[in-house]
Amino acid sequence: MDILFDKLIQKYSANQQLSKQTIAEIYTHLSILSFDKKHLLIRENQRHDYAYFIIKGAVRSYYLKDGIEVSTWFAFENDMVGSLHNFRDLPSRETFELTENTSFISINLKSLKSLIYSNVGISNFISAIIEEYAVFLEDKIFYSQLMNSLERYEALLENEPQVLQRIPLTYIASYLGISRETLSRLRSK
Amino acid sequence: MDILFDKLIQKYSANQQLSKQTIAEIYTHLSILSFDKKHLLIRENQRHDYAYFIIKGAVRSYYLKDGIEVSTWFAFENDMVGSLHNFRDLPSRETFELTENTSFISINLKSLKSLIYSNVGISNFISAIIEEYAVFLEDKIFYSQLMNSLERYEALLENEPQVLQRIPLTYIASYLGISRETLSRLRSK
DNA sequence: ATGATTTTGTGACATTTATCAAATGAAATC
DNA sequence: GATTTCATTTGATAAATGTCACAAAATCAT
Repeated sequence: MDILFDKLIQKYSANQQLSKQTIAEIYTHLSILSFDKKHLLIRENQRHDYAYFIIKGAVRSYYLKDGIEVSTWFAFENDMVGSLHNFRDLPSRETFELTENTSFISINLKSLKSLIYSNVGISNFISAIIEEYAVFLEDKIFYSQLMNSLERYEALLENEPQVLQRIPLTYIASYLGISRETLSRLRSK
Repeated sequence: MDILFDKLIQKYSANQQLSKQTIAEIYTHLSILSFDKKHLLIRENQRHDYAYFIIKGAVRSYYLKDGIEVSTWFAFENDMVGSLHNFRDLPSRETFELTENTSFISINLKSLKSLIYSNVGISNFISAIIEEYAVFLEDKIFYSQLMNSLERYEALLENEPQVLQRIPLTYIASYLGISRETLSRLRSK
């Protein structure tokens, strides 16, 4: 269990040496759990006190637009999933659904967040998670403006090959912002 | 000067009470400066140690795509401008150009960043800035997927009327991801 | 295994938007 | 104030993608 937790701690404390006490403190807000494929981890329009770090499995996030699911991302092993809105104590804008049976480290946001004013290590730990997310969002915007659909598909193939292997094309098309038919036609080139 | 600095401090320490010492510490990394319209505050592909808080004026950010400027945002009074890449000690992906004569508070990122491991107030101060930026980016993606061009234009008109008053339509079209001609036609409805 | 469900692919046509060209309008410069 | 530069609008055409309909293929559940 400590080995699993360490992977998470390491990832978001690369720039600092956390004290043994702080690590122990963070541990008390973590636990391990798993759900089956199709389980809804976080639901659109609901408050939720946890974020999750994927040990094994896959998660898709989406929101509804005119009753249609619009996929926003796919997360796998060693990725963090959670809603920034939830972190800010607001209802999530997205639903997070498991596309495989998945096991997680759950992170109690509310209780961990209450410590960021007194523990500088925890403050920087949380900050690193948010910074990583900001970089992810910035890249997403940058590449979506810079590239056309074919280039975006090819970049996904290049940078995130497991998405192509583990996620249905219907969801990928939706993520790329094109129709299933258009993606199918792009692929047959 | 303290009044100007306070506006910045207040904005990003809403959730915590900073000590007098911490505020004084932050002050030593701030100064005031101004440049004329068309000045390039931060340049694409360059490292830069400062972020800026706009006291009076307007800034446009853009990057080059096949030699064409693609506008990414417009900032005004009490907005923060800066490059997350620069904060991470990488070359900026965007250029920041003044569209009006503008005065700023400059923030020395490198020296302030060196304190986030020892001063929890400063860590949370910086974290609040990044969190605000992540929310901004998430909204940008969300609304760009949810709405069509006309709706995005109308939302901009509704939520950021000063953009329409202070920024040329050419730049706005580019920001909305459509051609000048298309924006012109949307407007004539 | 087999029937049901889900996922993927293809054709015909409609819609949106880009692109190119040119005219008009507004602002900056001398 | 005349001239140059930049910004906006309008028209014609082309390209990209969406939508609808349906078929084929793959996957799932019993």
